[in-house]
Amino acid sequence: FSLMNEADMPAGTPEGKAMTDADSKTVIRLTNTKTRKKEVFTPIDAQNVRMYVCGPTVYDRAHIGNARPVIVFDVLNRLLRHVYGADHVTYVRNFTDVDDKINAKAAETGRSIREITDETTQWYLDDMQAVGAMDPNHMPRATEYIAQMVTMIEVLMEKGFAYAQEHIGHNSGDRTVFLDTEKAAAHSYFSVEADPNYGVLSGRTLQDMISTEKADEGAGKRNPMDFVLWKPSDQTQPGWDSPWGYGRPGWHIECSAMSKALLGDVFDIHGGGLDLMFPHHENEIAQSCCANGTDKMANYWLHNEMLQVEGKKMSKSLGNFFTVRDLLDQGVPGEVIRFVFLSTHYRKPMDWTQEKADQAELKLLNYHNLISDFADPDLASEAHVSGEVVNALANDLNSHLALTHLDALAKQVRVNKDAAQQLAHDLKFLGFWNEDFGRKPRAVWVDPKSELTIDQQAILGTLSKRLHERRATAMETKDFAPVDALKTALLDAGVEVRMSKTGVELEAGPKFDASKLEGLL
RNA sequence: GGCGAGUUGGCGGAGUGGUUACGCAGCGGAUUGCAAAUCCGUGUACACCGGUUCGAUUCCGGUACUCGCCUCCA
Repeated sequence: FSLMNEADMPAGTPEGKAMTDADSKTVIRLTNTKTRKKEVFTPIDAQNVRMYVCGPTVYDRAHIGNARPVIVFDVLNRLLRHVYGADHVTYVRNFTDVDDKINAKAAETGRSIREITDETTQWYLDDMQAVGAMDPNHMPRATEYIAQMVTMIEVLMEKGFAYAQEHIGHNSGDRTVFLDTEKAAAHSYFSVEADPNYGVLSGRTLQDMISTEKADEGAGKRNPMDFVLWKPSDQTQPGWDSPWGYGRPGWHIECSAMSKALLGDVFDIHGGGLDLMFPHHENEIAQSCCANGTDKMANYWLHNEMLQVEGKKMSKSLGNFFTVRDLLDQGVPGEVIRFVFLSTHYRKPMDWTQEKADQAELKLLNYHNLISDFADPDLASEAHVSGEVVNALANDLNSHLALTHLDALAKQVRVNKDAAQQLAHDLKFLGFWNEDFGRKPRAVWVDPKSELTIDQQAILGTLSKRLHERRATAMETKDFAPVDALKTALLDAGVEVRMSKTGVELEAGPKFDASKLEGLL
């Protein structure tokens, strides 16, 4: 029995390798939102595969739903790096650090915008690292690309795809306060009527959109569906000088400018949550194609479905809203969160439930124990990932099927201990790893909240010794009553008891009651 | 109203034009002082109605239901 066939063996050095014959056999298929079909993925340049994913607006902790696209596209990134070589993939995920929600947060807390965005950005990076997501190659902040945005808007205006607000001057209402009457600030809009292709991604016609009657009439818009490219700022808001006055960019232009700057006019993959398909991605396409004179922005558009919690849409009003950090603080390991996400295909609505988290934790615990017993964690390498895992992911990121292979390997360990090492390779490739993997004592892994005091640990140590002794005696005398008495008392105190031929293992369970412990001595 | 996704055994969740994963739970058994853990065995499900076909859960059409987006909530 061979755990790896030849095609799976890494050829040459895994880091920065060029495509090899073995790798070229891996055909990646992805469902393209643009065509609504599963297509074979062919990069524009196999030496530089380029992917852009819309990142967070940094004004608060990432909630659990925010983690889904991060994990989904992290898996795709790992797959691309494996197939095309780590040095031949460029993955960009932005930070939107200019946004009215951030302004609101600053006003509310009295803190500076920069302080809030810096702090939130770091939170985000910490939380996403906790769920096993690798850092993208570039993580641009929108505020560092204002010049590129201004340039892009200028081009759009020159080409007739955009216009500045027509009713400049004394803006009735309270939307705009002009500080400099010499150069009154104006809203700039993208003109959807000027772009015959507007709606290609979402499959909507202008008539459909307008008839929703939700379309914002806006100040000085020619068409209700026109969207903002640049909007004026007052002195309390962040702003930059521009040909249209002091102001700040609209949301959509940020991604168009950053992706162009870092990936070029046309790149391979653009990803994000399904909710972003319209209007955000539609608008990105309109801006980028019209400004760059291309007929497309990206060849493949990927959208992950949304997340629910316990069968319901997550919302603050339903009380089922929580952040990634909340889970981590509750002792749910990041790997468990990741495992739950990968258990559901990215294009299916996913339900976060406690039951799934519990099951995922049990599975990971099992793998964890197998690796610590039969494998060397230091030798784990993503380069040695199983062909089955790669093939499952290559088929439109069938992550659940990939996870199924882990079970097959776990089963294999019974007949072939080498399978444990393969399990380690696969887990590392899939991002289930931290420096303690395969080394952590089980008690800590099972219940990280039950941090015991030194005294409590000592008591448990004494009791486990006593239980073991009593049991040894009982084996001789055949009187098991003293053993059962102690065991029952331990269970009553919430201590989990495991007895094997070789010894006794005690562990503070979730119902551990420290107050009852001392009475047992 | 417009656009889109989904409906698989108790639960989760793959996949396939015919041989019907996998995990959890359950059940039977082995082992065990009793348990736990572990191991072995065990489940013919694919919303409904038509069509194509020798044959459809799998392809096509329709119905029902669920859900999401259309509002800078991911």
